[in-house]
Amino acid sequence: MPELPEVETTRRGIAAGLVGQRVAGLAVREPRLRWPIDPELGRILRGQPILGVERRAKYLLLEFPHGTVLFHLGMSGSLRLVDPPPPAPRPHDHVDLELANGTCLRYHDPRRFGCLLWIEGDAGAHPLLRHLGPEPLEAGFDGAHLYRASRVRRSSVKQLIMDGQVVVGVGNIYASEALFLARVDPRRRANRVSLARYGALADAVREVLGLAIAQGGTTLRDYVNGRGVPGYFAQQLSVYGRAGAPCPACGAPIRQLRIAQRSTFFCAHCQR
DNA sequence: ACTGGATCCTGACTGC
DNA sequence: TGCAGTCAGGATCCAG
Repeated sequence: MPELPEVETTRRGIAAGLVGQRVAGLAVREPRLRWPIDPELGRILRGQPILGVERRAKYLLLEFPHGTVLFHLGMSGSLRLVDPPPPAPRPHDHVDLELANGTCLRYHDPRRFGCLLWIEGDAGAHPLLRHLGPEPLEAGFDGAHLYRASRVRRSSVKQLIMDGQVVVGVGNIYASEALFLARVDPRRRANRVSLARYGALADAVREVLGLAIAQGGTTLRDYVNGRGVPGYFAQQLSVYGRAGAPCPACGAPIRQLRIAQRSTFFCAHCQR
């Protein structure tokens, strides 16, 4: 699934084609996502102009005069712009947001862990967005912030940086990658990492996310950006998915284990 | 208040 | 080839 770089790549791919356009209709072929799609959504959006396409954490936000459409891509979702005439929908193409100029925004999600919600009024006050931590690529996220958040934590440092209330957008791939870059053992208890090492970790999170965005995201199986093009960051992953392969820094075999049910990859020699 | 675990769902892959 | 079992990029909810 899309982590922050994939969502941001999607946003950049679709924004120019959406902003300023009016909604002509909404075709919902499968409303059963994480939460059911509001049956009134088509009526609510019809004729309304899209004012902006923003991202908060892994949520994509389509801004309208009176509210916001919130997309989450879950584990297997993707959004792409389709030029007219739209080709016949493939399996799992659950929703088309049709624009007045004939283009449509097509939502595809085999596992249906994603969602499509209408938020009336101020989106920032919505329960899904209200308690989110800082954006990792913006001011407000640094080593001091991680250090403060970690003092009361007994769980692992990997779980800390994947907690959306601490910092948003760091998913399972980039958590392993950032910990490798910062040479921090993912199993280490969060409250036993020093301020200096949290500084290195915050830098590593920013670096790995920034690089991944520049590469168009990571495509493992099915991620494509807003124009149907895969990302290229997978070629630069240092540890994720590379169990048994040599560590790019020291050559020791990369180890894999599970932390909180999620596969975790690291070099036991480099990371302490 | 934290933490770990189960859970939603489909598809790809592995091993017998 | 078929089938069962495992695993997957997320994050909410619930029990302890």
